[in-house]
Amino acid sequence: MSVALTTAQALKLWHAVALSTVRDGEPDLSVRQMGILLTIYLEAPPHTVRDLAKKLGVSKPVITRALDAMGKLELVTRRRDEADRRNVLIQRTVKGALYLERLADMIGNLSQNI
Amino acid sequence: MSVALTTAQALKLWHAVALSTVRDGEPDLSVRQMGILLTIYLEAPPHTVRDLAKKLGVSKPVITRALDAMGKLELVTRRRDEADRRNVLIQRTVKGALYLERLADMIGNLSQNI
DNA sequence: CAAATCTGATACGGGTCCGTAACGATATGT
DNA sequence: ACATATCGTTACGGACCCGTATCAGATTTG
Repeated sequence: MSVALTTAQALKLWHAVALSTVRDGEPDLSVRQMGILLTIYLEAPPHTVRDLAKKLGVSKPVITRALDAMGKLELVTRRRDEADRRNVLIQRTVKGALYLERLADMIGNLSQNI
Repeated sequence: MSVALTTAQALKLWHAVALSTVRDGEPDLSVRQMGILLTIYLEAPPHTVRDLAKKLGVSKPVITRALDAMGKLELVTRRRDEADRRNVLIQRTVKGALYLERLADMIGNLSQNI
């Protein structure tokens, strides 16, 4: 209720964030990867491949591959569910938390110039 | 000055937009493509490949390829600069304007639930 | 216990993007 | 005029992601 961007503000903010993200040179996460990462960090655990696939409306291999990629960046970790060993539980990491904290700070700062 | 997102709000907004973007099934633009598109539509013309490359801090082939991809989607057009025929002027299209309008509406709407 | 079901991961062929290094076309300088 | 510089594009090899189909392992069902 308290944010309520106008369409012009929304585009300006998106522009600023896109420019800042591109310019810093670090490889960007895809929109899908970002959606998965934010779901893991903002929604209540446990998170499984199946749940994430359903939540994002994509196939399971998409989740597996995204977790591979983000795992290599140490943004998330996987662990077997000992209760039901078919499941894999996706967990947060310190690096992942810091990554999103930095992203949020960037967006917050840029939003102040709009 | 009027937006000023908190970090928690920024992440929630990003999450909502990422989910909405992924779920609609349409192929997403990359962050680079989005940065280029928004620069073309939000900053004053003329836009050349060289200028865009400098503004985003990327190489010229990146711009050329992004324009190829977005041109295929009819989000932008290219035209030779008759004054200096080495230059290519990048121009807006109706489809591109509509695309960004829809994006802005989506962000604006999602921002109201945060 | 055997069959059916469910999980996440993998294989495959195809597409897109990347960074670097070239290239033709045009314009400028001497 | 010719050499030099600048423009955007293309070529190349490599990396990544996609969608579909299939897989092995774990669990549930009959």
